[in-house]
Amino acid sequence: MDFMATRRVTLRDVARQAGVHPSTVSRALNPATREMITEEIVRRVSTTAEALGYQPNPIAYGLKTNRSRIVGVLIPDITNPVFPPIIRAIEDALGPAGYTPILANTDNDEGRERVILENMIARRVDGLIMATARRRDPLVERCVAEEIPLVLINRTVATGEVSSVVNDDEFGMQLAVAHMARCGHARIAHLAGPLDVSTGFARHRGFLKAMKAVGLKADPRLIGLCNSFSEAEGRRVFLVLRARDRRFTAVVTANDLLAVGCYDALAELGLRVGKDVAVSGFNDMPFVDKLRPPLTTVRIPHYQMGAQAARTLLARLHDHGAPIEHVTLRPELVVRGSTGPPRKPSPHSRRQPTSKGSR
Amino acid sequence: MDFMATRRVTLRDVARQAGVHPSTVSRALNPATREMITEEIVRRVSTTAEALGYQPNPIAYGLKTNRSRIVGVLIPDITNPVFPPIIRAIEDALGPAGYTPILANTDNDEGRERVILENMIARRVDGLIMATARRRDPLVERCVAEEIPLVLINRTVATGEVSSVVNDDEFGMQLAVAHMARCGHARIAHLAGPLDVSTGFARHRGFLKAMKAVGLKADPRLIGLCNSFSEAEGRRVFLVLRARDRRFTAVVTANDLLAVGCYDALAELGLRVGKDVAVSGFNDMPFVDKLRPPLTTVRIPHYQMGAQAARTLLARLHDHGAPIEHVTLRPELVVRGSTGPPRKPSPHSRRQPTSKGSR
DNA sequence: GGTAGTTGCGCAATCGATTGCAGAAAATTT
DNA sequence: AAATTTTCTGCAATCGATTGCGCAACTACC
Repeated sequence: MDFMATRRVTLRDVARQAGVHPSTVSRALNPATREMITEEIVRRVSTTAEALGYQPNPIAYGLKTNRSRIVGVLIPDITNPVFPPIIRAIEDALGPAGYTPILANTDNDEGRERVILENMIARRVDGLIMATARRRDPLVERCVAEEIPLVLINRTVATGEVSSVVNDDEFGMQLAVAHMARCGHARIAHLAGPLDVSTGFARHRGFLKAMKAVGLKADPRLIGLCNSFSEAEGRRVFLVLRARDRRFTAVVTANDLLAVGCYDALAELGLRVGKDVAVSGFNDMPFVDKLRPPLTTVRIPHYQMGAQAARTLLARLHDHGAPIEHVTLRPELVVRGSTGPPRKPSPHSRRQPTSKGSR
Repeated sequence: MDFMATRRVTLRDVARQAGVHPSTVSRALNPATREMITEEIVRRVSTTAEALGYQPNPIAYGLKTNRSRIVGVLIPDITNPVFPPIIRAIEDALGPAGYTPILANTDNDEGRERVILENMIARRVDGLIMATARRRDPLVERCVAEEIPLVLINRTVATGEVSSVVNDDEFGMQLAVAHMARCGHARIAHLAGPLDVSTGFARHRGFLKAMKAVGLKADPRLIGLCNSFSEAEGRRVFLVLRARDRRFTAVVTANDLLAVGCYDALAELGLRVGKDVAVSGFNDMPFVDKLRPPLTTVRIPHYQMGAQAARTLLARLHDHGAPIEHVTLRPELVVRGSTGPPRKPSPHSRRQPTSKGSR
């Protein structure tokens, strides 16, 4: 038990106490250089370091080595329940490896994103995990130019020049559309997410492909473009579609929050989710199973995504020449009440498509 | 447009280019020391710094000054939707003041919490915001001993030796209990949170006081203690109470997640929330308005809490001698469907209690 | 015009580590 | 035993800033 705000103990303190030179202490304490030092001295140094409660100063270490053991994590919207499990996974994987993740919330704002990124680069993060990428993203280019190890998660860029961990968005949409078709829906609407991010883009394309695959025509008038993945946009665009054409009986959305917005809109119109209009989401974020009716959605393996991204990044941190890696995770359909029971026995009931492995 | 990974420009580069000494550049660029330097030189230095794209190195700054411009934020459970708005608020307030918040998730695990805290202290955070405090908390003591500016948020410690921003938990419980009583409930159960954290403790005490205030007897057999603020615990303990005594018609919980657990339990028992048993929560976290029936709960001003905590911390960062500050925010009741309609016209309808300002 | 008082800038030490190089001691070879 | 190699530890520079101190140059006063 020490008392008073006594100055923290430094390398030189340990050196003085142990009767050796600071550089010897440094080498004795560093596993990579430990074998340069006589075992007996290593023991003596370790013991006194322990006794004095020596903690190396990461700032000084960072200044000298130009490495920080910090990994920046950029999240577009921390209030979106998709991200917490991903963040957890990243922390769980990075911590034991000696890296501290620092989290930032860009609020989907490119300016803010830029500021945060510059700040992180200035603080010499050793690597970055970004969940904020746009299909064409100057900030990603910036990191590539700076040669900062980078892994994209959930969203990726159009060019494949950087490692990424995403889920198979097209396949996910096939699952959702096929299910709607099996339930007897023929007029299926789509709430698309922003097309400048890969998730919105790929899910939209997936919707079109899937409709063709089940032999239905995708009516452009039944496709609504949302400007963000938010409840408010889901509500707004659903009402727009509904005003255009009241005859669709199902809506496949690109994201759970958009689906929740549809719930809102339907409630306002006095319609019942699942009976008047079937709704499906994407992500299976926490709590959508608690909605009434519970939301049918495409489940993506959140935690696994975060874990994989961390692993990919660590590989790159340990070996700066590690190759670029693209991992695609397979989502699954979770059928709940929002798509209701089958309307009529599906005439030629197709089987569920198998994963096409994407790209 | 520069190309190649050219070494970052340092203070000396600017000095050389501007034909002055590095120390002059340092002073010219630092607003606090700028007036020591001739205006013309300040201009010349600023211009060349701009031209070279000079960015000061925070690591070097930190090593010399022993300050990091970093604020650590400790969250017990990032997957709990209460926290995102708080985090947002903290970021919004700290960023413009030149501080970078770094977020960590302690998972309600004291060991993990300790490791993270030590890491942050080692990294020389300038201040801390903790949402993880227990009523007796050695880690808080540790920060006090280290003289690190600290603000507790949401939860506080039993002794008032550190700044805090919390809501008036007792008053919140009065609102909930009074509402239940007004709706005609007489046998009211309580799902209490962990008593080693101030929220669980104060809400439990608030429940007891409120029952007395409305003239009801708080039956100890109708009070269940949950080991964590989680859905699973809410479900478990509700079932325990129900097994003990099937006659209660309302349950006031210490937290929305516990309330959601009650929803689960009631569904399993084939009972209807709001009709068979009224349920109230605490926090008004995102999405509880989307439950069926929507949850009656006590709304706490999340964002405002985060903002206030950041302000309190900033005051302390700017003036290290700033006094300890305790801010208590006033919650409000949000009545939704889970408490159902009044059962019978309340005999002597009491008026809603007014805030007692707490402590 | 000499002395005292300002003002503005440079010098050099410092923060706490890491690391290339040199040299002493020990081990090995001849 | 001398020469050579190997092994270990110390010296000192370095990372990129900040800052107390000192010294010119300049202003002001008598």
